Amino acid sequence: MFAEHGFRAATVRQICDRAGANVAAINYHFRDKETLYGEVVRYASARVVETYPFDPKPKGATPELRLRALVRNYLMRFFDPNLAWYGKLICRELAEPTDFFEEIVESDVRHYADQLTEAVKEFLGDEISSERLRMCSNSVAGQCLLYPYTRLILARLYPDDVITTDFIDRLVEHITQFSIAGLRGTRKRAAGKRRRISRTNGRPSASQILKTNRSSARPPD
Amino acid sequence: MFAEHGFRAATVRQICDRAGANVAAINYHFRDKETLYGEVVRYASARVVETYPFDPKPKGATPELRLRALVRNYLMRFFDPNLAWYGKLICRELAEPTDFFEEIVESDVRHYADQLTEAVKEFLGDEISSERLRMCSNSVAGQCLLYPYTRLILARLYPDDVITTDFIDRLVEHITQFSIAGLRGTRKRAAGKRRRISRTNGRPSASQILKTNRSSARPPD
DNA sequence: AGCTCCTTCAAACAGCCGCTTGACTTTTTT
DNA sequence: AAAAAAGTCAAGCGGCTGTTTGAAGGAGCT
Repeated sequence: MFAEHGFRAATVRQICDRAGANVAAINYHFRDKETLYGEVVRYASARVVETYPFDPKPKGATPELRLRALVRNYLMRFFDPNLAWYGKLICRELAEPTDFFEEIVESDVRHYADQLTEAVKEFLGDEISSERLRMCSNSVAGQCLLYPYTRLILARLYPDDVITTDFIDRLVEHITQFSIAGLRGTRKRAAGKRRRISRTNGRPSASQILKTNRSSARPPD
Repeated sequence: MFAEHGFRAATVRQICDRAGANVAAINYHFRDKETLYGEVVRYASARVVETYPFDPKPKGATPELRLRALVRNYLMRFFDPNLAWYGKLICRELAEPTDFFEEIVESDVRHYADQLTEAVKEFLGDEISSERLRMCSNSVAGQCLLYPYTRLILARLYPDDVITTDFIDRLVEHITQFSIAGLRGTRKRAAGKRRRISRTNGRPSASQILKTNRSSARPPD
């Protein structure tokens, strides 16, 4: 229910109805709705990590095999039918974190991100700047996460597309090859990189922080 | 309020408080909360498209310039301080569509996607298969959308990173170069592509549809 | 001035929300 | 078998939700 409707929209009455239990059961077995949600989130995260571990091909594998395995994990995490609702729940937390999100990031997301960064580093070498490394790692992650995140949009844009196991296979292959080519291109370019000159004839313009919190740039009243 | 808290969580009382209006004003000027939200969504979408049009460099530009301009638009749509709340609202709709989302997809998202596909096609040639074209286009879009989508996650993973105009500049450059290298790599590979053989000695295994709706694969009771 | 039309307002409405209560049944322990 | 603990249940609580009401204000007109 939480995965399908979100924390707020999933009511304790609906949850208990589906579970065949009385509404008071939630407050008896768990303290309240929020604590129950916390347990669900923790359980979901554990099952996902259990089935798709952080580093599926740690030792003795070529960089390409490691990257491919990581890409497959990133995707299967969200499309494995047995873990579909887990994936949706995590996805919901990624898009709109609750109080339990910090916990998920630290115990789950960060490990995935680190493993991906490590795998990417094997293509770029150790001298790469941390910013560029992160951008590259994000480029791979973004390609994977687009599909679960914008699932409903893609379904509407391309109604005929159905996600099958074969499609996932082809997608893993595409993202892996696209990324490897991208990484190699980036490495080459980073080596012979020229200093970018801002438009105001030579003098670099002041960098402006782009705030996105509520204090800035409200809609017109 | 809708952008910050979502449709459900933003209450009419909060909205009217901030607007300095009476709660009945919503039902007088608009019919109800949902209609108001529809107007807001439509307005937000219009402002975004107005400021960052679908195809910023349509004619007489090299493929690279077109792609770079599109990438910049994809990012600025969500990080422009003047349009930050617009971006969040659209982002929220992308992650969890309401009844008004179909309208947004058809009047907004689809055009962006089509323009990106067109720009990508210039790198791949016309003989490319529609699936591969879509995958490539999605690879570019995914790299851009990761940043607004997982804004809060990235902020937690890398607390020191601050998004500045300079960072956006470098990011646009990275995604453009990464994508071009990826596209060229894909083109090369697509030309000399070998038929993939499934593991079950030669005979292709049956492709399984991965359903992600509620009817399949529920959590344990 | 009187009149009409548009707009604002405090108050209240019905409905759903998470949560609690106290009586009841079932299971476990002594 | 008696006592204690654990679990279930219908009913109801206060609080918040979107929406409605009927009265009051105010600008522009003849």
